[in-house]
Amino acid sequence: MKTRQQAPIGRPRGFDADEALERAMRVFWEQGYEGASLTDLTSAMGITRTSMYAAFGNKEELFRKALERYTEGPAGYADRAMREPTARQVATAFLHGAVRANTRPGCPAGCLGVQGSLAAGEPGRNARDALIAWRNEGTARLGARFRRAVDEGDLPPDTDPAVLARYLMTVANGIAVQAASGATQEELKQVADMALRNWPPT
Amino acid sequence: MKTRQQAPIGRPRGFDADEALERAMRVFWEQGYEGASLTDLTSAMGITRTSMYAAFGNKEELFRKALERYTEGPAGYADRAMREPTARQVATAFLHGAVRANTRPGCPAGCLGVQGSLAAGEPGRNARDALIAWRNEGTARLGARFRRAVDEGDLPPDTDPAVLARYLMTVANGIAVQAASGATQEELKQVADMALRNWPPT
DNA sequence: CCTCTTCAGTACCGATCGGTTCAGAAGTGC
DNA sequence: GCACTTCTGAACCGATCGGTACTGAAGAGG
Repeated sequence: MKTRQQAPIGRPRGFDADEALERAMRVFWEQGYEGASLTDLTSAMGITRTSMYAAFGNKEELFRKALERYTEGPAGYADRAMREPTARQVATAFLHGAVRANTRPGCPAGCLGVQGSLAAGEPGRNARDALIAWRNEGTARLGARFRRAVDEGDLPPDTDPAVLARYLMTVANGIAVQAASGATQEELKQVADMALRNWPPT
Repeated sequence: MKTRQQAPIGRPRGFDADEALERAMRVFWEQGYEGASLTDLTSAMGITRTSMYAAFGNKEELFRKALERYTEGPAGYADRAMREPTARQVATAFLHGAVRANTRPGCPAGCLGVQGSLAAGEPGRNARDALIAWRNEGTARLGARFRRAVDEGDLPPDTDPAVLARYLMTVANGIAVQAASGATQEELKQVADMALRNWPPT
């Protein structure tokens, strides 16, 4: 069999799909799912509606792909935090990463996973539900990480890892709202440090 | 001069404006400003578009009035918390009130002041900015309350009341996001209690 | 009863929504 | 060069958006 991994028959795409997705992600991040019209999106992506539909499916799928890109890009701090050696370091890296990602100059303030769609009308329900799942998955992964920390003796044995995870995610979500309200990086850094002050002793 | 405080010339209004506003508030709370169409709103209010425009102005003013009603109704816990005698009691009442208000059965989950409009397109900017101002005013009032507490010796003199206020508002905002994600009242109560654990000693 | 004012409902406004169709241009493999 | 495939752009789709104009009906004051 011929493994034609690089056989793009026909006219090749005239734009950088990665770059276009990055632009779309920004628009969703800034205006939310419902607030971002196809005109907003495609004009920011520099392509026409037809090209967008051919490359990404429809608005909903474009949003999903933008969210994936967001997860691995601006929200990549979460994955990195999870790999820190101790629970305390995980928590610190997670919150500090959230503060930085939510107040990065040149990027929209806040978190796509929060303000992308928190409440929505009927046509935006799927996007909203996708974000709910996204956030809850993050909480679950934090919980799993802290459960391991309890098992390893890195956290007191009477610690409830699920509560710890939800507490951390709650503060991160709050930081996202605060960033969207105009809070500065310094202000939120202080908030994060205060939230970490009552972390259980190792 | 004739003080005609009760002289409704012409045909009186055929619906209860208060009840209608309550219904509108619920729709905004559940679907957000952009996600709530005039059709959604008026059909929930039980009146026609014409009556709505005559009674409330337009969609934006209706939203503002719904927000006022929300402030004095479901979000009334904030004002009540501010009147607690000690800073610790203020903080406790504030967070516990937020948990209860964000997970009240029969009401939409979450907080109108957060999910009403966090990110929006051009036509929803005014509503979004109104909510930003609403949240920041809450933070400022918490800050003023804690500044008083420092003056009264109720908080250590080296305490920064603004940081304390922003910390509390951040946790409350996070609780709103978590409630919108499906977190239960019990789960959020645990989060609130954990957030209160590192409160400065009186 | 008559007049006046405001009500309520419908039909309608231009604009925009997300999504599609179609014609033609453009690049690739033979 | 030819056949084939896919891209691009614009025109267009029905539906819905927020907001109005207009027509009568209905209550209040004289």
